[in-house]
Amino acid sequence: MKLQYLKSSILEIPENYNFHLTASAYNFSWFFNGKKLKIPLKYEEDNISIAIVEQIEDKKLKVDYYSTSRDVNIQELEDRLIYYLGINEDLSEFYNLCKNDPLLKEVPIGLHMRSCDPWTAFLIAISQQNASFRQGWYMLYRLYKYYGKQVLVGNEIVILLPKPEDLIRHGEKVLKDCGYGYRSSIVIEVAKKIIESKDQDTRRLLKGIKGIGPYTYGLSCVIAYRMYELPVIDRWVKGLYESIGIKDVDKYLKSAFGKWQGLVTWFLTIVLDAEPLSKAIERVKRNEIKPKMTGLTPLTIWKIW
DNA sequence: TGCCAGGCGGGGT
DNA sequence: ACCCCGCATGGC
Repeated sequence: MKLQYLKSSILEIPENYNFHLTASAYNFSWFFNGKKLKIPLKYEEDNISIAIVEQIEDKKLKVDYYSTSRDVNIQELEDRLIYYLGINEDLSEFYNLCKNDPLLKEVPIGLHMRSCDPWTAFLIAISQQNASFRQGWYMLYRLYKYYGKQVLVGNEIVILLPKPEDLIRHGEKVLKDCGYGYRSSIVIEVAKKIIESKDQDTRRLLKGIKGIGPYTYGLSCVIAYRMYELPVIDRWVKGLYESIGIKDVDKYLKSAFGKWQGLVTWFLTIVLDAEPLSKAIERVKRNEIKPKMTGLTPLTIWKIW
């Protein structure tokens, strides 16, 4: 399927917004090549819209909109792009709180979490269940690569995740092939619920599904809806703070970061390159709490995969 | 090889 | 409220 060029526009970015870092984080090579960011904005049956974004000046992004359809509401696409890139969110309060945190005090300024649609966010979240960063992202990589939908944007290929309908048609085996293991049936369950309740908020239907606990729910909502007030505490985050003498991690994050606590997990993986817990603890002991970006890390997935 | 890893739910105490 | 186990894979 080929998307047609629609139009270009210029987007102003604020002071303290780092486009390169923001585009780099947790991204695959078919979305980011170090310069151009290709970002899916709409993905329906026969209506796919994708923007190609590139920084052309200090505070200016050039955006090219592509779509399978001629009848497109550009304003809607632009609003979504701004939301996905986090261009209008003010993280200054969060960054100030980081200065007082022993693990996040050297967090890179100007990096924002990219948001995406709820289905993608859910797949990212469940891929991390009981798995290392590498294993989780390898599952997702295979899901894109082997069962995703390739589309042509200009003359470059972008891969989109299989939609709920696609996965149900293919069956659970497809997920097993990608390494999802026991998570496969949970994904299928969510896919079914999403199709059944088209109009319903994805957040609500995630709640009642067996296999989705506070971590998967919280991470999904942090990514898709920027609900930073939700705690996202796993063994990794817990272990890291415990290793520096903070006993009640839940309480600490709530009191130190309040409505920003959900972002802590995401940024922690950035500064520690998402290394497995024991290695991450060693790094903290050596006070190496800035991203190194050697090998496969959240900021380098696009270079490797 | 066997054991652990960004979870979770069920069953035990 | 807690503790413990199995769950399916991949990586070492």
